[in-house]
Amino acid sequence: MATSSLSSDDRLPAYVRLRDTLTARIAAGEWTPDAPIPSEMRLAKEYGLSVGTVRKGVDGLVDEGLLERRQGSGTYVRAPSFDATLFRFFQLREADGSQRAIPSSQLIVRAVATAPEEAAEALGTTKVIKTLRLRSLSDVPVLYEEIYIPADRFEGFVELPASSFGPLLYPLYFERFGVLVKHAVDDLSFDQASATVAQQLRLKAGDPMAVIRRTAFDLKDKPVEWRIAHGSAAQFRYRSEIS
Amino acid sequence: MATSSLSSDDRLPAYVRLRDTLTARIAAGEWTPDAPIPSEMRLAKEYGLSVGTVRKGVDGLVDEGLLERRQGSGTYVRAPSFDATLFRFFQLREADGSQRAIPSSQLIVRAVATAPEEAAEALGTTKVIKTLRLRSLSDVPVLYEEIYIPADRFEGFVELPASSFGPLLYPLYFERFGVLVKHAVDDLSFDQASATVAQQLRLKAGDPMAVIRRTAFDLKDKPVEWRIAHGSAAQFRYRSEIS
DNA sequence: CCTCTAAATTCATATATATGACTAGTTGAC
DNA sequence: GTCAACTAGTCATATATATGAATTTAGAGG
Repeated sequence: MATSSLSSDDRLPAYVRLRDTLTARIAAGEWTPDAPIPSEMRLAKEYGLSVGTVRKGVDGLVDEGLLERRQGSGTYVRAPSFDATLFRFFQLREADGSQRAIPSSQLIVRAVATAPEEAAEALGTTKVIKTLRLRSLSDVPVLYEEIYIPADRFEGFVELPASSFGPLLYPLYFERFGVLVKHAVDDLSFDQASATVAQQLRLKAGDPMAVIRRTAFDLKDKPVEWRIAHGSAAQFRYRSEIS
Repeated sequence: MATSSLSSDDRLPAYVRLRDTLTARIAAGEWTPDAPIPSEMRLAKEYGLSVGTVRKGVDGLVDEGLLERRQGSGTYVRAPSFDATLFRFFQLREADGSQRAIPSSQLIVRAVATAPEEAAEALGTTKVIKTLRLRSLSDVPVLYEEIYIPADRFEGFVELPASSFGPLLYPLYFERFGVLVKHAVDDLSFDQASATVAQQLRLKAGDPMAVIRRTAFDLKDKPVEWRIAHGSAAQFRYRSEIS
């Protein structure tokens, strides 16, 4: 192959431009997580760079968690896998033992809807699909979620058979709708349980709740999901490391 | 200078060993934040490495936040500065406007004490110095802290004049006691206000509180401080980014 | 068909070198 | 004395190359 050219502003360093170009190619779905992307040698030849420069560019995407190196094998697109991380805010231990419980999900409602104000603001549209979901640990409800996704990027979501839903949504977004969630922002606060939330989580209205508002973004930093999750404050536990 | 040798296991890559060696030299207080560490060229010669390898080693410490590069000038030890980050858990806005308030600190008690169970477990000793501190935004108390530090590493802490205390403790630890806090772990949970806490923060006993337990570690990963902080859950707000 | 071996491929580490960008200090003209 | 130009030092980017480690593939031999 003759040398392709790197996109974007040529005043930027080559490794930055390579990073942007590769991100775009990943976003376009050119490679799946199953097969490796071209080797460092190939990329170097394709773009007319040295392997060192290619390596530095790829390093950036590996640090971002977009790519994954396997020595001797190749470099692979990393499948999205952090949907479950809302549970990182809550104790996963059972009341009795120290064993970790397995999270499960139960869909309550899926429907085309008009986005509430916060969701509309985050997503930039009012035409959305609304999903209500209850997440449990060993059949004990822990987390109640309202999830909003833009209707135009998720056509057919409401009609999907329930069997296609696993415990994680983001892999589904990727496989069925080509939407890859690259990062998300969680906003945490405390509040009291509303009647609806209390009923779903088998608590009393007014009980202290941890509230997590999440906006998720795709590779182009466009918002693709907004959700609000409620969990009992008593079970809330979070660890944050700083340096 | 003749080539010095890198410490630690020589089966490890050179850049890792350089990282460890530099960390040890920083821990020993060989360089202050005011003056640059030796240039990449010098380090390369000193340890018999190429500049590329030195660069990769230094990169690691820059990523960890231990060093700071300044193009054209040099590479510097970064002064500790994240003490104030407990405030990242709380709204810094005033009730009325959007302006950010300036945090202030007020010491209530400093005394040699026996560590409570949790602190003793975290620090590995019961001989500690206990500090009670109230932190405010624009004279409104926001955070009540109990702080425990090992007595043997902080001799003379109790006798320090109040004027030597700024809003941040970690720079003081470093300047007066040679203790550099490299990272810390915050554990967040939720509870109700005790009588003591309520009084200090001008709340009612039983009011919902956010509780932050922090263990701070030095460069050798030894615990050097344990604290527990209480703040009103109503003001609690935290943002977490994931990717 | 299976197993072991050898070779090819790919990422990981390391060296040597060159040029550009930025900073800080020095020199020199005015 | 002031300010501009120059210069040496330092990090930033980039190339070219070599060797090692881990994995995969191909093939020989049973």
